[in-house]
Amino acid sequence: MDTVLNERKLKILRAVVDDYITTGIPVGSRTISRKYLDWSSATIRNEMMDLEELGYLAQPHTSAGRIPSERAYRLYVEQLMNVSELNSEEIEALQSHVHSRSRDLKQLLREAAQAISDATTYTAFVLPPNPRDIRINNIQLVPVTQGLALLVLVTDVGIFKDTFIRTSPTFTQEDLYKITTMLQQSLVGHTLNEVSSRLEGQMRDSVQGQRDVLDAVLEGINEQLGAQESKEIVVGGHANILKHPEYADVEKARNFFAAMESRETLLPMLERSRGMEFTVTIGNENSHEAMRDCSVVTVSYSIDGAPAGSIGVIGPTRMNYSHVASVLNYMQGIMSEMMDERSESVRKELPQPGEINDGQQ
Amino acid sequence: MDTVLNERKLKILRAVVDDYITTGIPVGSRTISRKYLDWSSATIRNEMMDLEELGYLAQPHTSAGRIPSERAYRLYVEQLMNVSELNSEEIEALQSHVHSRSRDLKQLLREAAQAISDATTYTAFVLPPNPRDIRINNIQLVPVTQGLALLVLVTDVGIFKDTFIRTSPTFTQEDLYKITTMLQQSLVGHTLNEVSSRLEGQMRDSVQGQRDVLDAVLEGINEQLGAQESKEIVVGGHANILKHPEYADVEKARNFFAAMESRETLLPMLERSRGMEFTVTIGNENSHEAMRDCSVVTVSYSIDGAPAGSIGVIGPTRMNYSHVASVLNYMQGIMSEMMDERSESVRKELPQPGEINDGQQ
DNA sequence: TGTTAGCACTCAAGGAGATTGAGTGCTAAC
DNA sequence: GTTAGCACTCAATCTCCTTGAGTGCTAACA
Repeated sequence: MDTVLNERKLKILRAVVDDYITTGIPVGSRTISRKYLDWSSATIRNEMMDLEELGYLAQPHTSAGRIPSERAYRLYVEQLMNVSELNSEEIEALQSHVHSRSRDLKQLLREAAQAISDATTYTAFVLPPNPRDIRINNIQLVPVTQGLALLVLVTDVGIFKDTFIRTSPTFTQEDLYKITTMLQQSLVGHTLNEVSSRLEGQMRDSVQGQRDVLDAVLEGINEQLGAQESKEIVVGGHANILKHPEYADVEKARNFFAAMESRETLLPMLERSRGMEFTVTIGNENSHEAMRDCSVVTVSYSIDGAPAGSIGVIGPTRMNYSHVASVLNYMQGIMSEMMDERSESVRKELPQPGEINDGQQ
Repeated sequence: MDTVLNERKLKILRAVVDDYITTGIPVGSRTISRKYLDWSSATIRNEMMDLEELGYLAQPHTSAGRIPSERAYRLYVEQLMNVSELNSEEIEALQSHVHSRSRDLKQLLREAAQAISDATTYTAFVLPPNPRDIRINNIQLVPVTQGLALLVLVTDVGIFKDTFIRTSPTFTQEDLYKITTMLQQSLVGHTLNEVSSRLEGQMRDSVQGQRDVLDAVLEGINEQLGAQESKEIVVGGHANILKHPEYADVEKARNFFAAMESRETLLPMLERSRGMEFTVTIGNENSHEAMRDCSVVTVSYSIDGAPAGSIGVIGPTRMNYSHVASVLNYMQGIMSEMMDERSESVRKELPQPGEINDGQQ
């Protein structure tokens, strides 16, 4: 049924979508005839009737022009739209937003979100690197007091050191170093996700005191993962969405904002973008009720070549998909670059596995 | 000039403000006569003319009722309004929002903001405890590697441990413990704000190697302070503001959101609330252009009896000041309580100054 | 002298009716 | 197969009118 569309129908459909995306008002046959294609309005009218029958176009009322259906948008995104390069002004605007190559990851993500939003006029979001996919560069138990140690975890994206671990009071520093070595050998180079399975073997072979500590380490890491995961989708440019007539109705705008404000609606919506190079979710394809007339476009960025998190925008289904795709594509490059830089600098600043025990013993 | 208002004028003014706050439409003399006061509409009309002349009331157009001026609001807030207690439903609603007495400070503040916003229907914000006023419970340099130490700072509100400090490679653990002891003696019980001045004396008396370390410690703490300070005003309930007719105009709503989104406009606006028990800023009293027709109400909460951060709402000048004040008052209690609990649990879980060196030496 | 009733006037809001114009479907001619 | 022509539809816009809440002023009242 998809292939039923002949060349002319495709051209007309593209014209309709293009025009509707830019103007926001239903487009009639004469408009297409004048502005886009050289057939007469009557011819185009006939084709549009067919397209309506096929479910690609719809009429708000009898004497109005036609608007694309979600089906049409999907076809448009997959076959019809031409993703153009950004011009130099746009590139400059993007770059200028993201100047602070700061060490504050949050700040960096916030700037990125704002940049994307301003460039697209839709609301933008950034998913920070998925903690489960983060690679461990170094892990170490640092003695703080008798019976208390700090777990220091060095990764590509930063250092986690929020977990204190209680040990038996009889535990010596020697014992801690032993466990540190054990942890390093077993975990360095692996992702946080693999920690559980990799530590299990260790735990079976170790004596009671050690096992308690490993247990605590495992628990600490898992707690970290949980805390990191649920929070901190960074959203930027709420205000921009109000530029579009779709949200001229305050009630609609309010629903949109309310939905955007709760992580519980946001997370599942962005879940499918995890690990995907490029996704477009149109209207009813969205899981959440309040987002049924929104579309979400995402692109993933990488750290050291491996997919990490994603960036995207959310806006009305009548969204400038091609421009959004261009912006996200470009931004993906910037993000990956910046994350690589960060990971590089984190790595330089902190002790490497080899370095650690030399110093202490 | 203020005392020129006789009893009746005050009563009328209060009635006008009360009515305008609830209905949002200009209020006429007959309305006051019917709903509030037993003088005839003509009498009230005369008084209202006087009030207009005195700058307390204004007319949008000749044949409309009158609306309060900012001057009227100020008088209302300071003398006329009666702050009532919350009823049990409202209290329950507030309490139910803030259930997670979680260890995640951010999450806690977010819930508080949402609770306040939902209770008031305005946008709420929470200023986290001012880092400068936070008291140091413990401070310690933990050796990580030869030439590398971690600065661990235990405070009422949490543990800061984001600063690595490079030492000379010849530095021994002994040396570190010495400095730790020195730091503890000099800083424990004092606020972060006092660190610079208190360390200065120490630095003059110490030898080169030590001085470098103290320098690094100082720098690390200041960096922390800066990072903490600028970020993390928690805002909640953006959507709620759209319930008010003031923001039926999308352009206005957009300006509001844009302003709310940038920390640069938010911070100076809330700056004057620092350390103040209760503040009301009405309309043009606001520094920021985009907030000229907004009012801000703040109340501060405490940790262990000392003022820490503040909570507040921001909404149209036609704001239900008395209800907002009640909600904030009540919430202040909850917040302080929760922060005390947190500080208590942080204290229990972590090593006390006395405990530290015993273990290590 | 302070309060009130009465009256003429103003003006935004809202509704009825007419006009406009973009768009359609159908038919017949090219 | 394509196009011109035509009658028809309907949201949007404009104009005109009515309505009603409100005002300021004046004169009468207690």
